Amino acid sequence: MVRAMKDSGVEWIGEIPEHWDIKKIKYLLKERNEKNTPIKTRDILSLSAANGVVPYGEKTGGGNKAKDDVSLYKIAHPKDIVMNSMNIIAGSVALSQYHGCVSPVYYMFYSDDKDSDINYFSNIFQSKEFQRSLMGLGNGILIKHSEKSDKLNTIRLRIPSEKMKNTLLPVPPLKEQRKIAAMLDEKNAHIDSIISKTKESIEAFKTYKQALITETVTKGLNPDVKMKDSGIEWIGEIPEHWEITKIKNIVKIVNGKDNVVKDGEIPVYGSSATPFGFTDKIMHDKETVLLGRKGTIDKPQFIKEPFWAVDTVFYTIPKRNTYLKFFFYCMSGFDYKKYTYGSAIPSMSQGILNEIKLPYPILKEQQQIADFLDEKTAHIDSLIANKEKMVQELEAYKKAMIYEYVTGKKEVE
DNA sequence: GATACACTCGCGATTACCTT
DNA sequence: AAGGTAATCGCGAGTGTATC
Repeated sequence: MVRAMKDSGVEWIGEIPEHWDIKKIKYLLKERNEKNTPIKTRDILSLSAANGVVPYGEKTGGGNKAKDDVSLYKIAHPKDIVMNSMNIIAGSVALSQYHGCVSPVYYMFYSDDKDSDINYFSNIFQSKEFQRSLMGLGNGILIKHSEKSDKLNTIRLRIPSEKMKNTLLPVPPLKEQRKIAAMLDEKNAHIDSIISKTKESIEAFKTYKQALITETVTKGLNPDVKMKDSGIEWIGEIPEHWEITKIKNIVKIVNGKDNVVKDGEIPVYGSSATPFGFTDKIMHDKETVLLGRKGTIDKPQFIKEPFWAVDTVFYTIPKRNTYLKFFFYCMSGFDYKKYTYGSAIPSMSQGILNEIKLPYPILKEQQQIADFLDEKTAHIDSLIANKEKMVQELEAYKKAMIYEYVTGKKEVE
């Protein structure tokens, strides 16, 4: 059945059901402008887009230090909608479950009207359409859009409380407000559980990928082959015809160098996954595996292009019977922590690396295993990418769903 | 009170640099 | 070549301050 709709006259709201109203916030909710003087509480609360209202001690990330003088703070109560007047456009608004003091730039709104259900209005504040509709109201203009998370970080933009109070919201009858809020609670919980399950499965795939690499470089591709003990714990049994040999027999390890000239077209690699600059000198022009010397040492990299390497990594030159990609997978497959040392920053040396023992099948078998792993890991990576995309879509869907229901485009069954 | 306007903090990860 | 530490960078994520 299609409901009769009417134009709300408000751009971000669009059409609403005929029996709904449009009202200013000030006729729906009250601003709680309660100062912390004399001091009523020293429990400071913090608000963030990701986590909502939490006790200051539990907040994550940076931010300024809280003031020493809490008498300048405002008070928030449980069931208050708390919003950061300078950051609400970026989603910094949430329903509080705590009593405590908050930054003076926050606004608290609460319901003392028997016709306004705070949970319903809280949902409106969560919808991206509402948040972005406030854009024109702010004083100050700098906006930073994050491509990655599609978030708007409002650098300096404060919405005066009067303008906030005059903002229009869609208003269903109380009974419907409650129905919508309850339904959204339930749906959100459901979607959240799907999201967290998906995230778990992403982790499982990553674990599986790692296990597959270790398994394949130590056991080979033929499950029927006769095995023998390698004498090395993490390697376990290996095929009978394989050898175990030290890294110094597999590759030659060379230190990178500092003093990088930063102009030119030769990529400079350190221990991060992407080159951090360019130079005009070539250190090595054949494919190599980069191994970490300091800091991040558990992320070997396979490089095919001519490069320059800084002094916190090693590069490697394969010996005659080495298929370098197989060596790369071997180095991706074991636990570096056992071998590292150093106080503040974990370190690795040529001496230690050279003595590490690895499985060493004949060249052709190394290549077969590497090819197999290339294909398998690419497949697993694409599965992981799909799941990550799915998580993003679910989060977007959540926001979109809130909008659909709080503006009555969809009706609660 | 209104208005204009950046700055702060944390922190990990890396690189730079110096000494042995 | 190795080891230690300082400096830097990026970046997320906060929060107000200065001035009229």
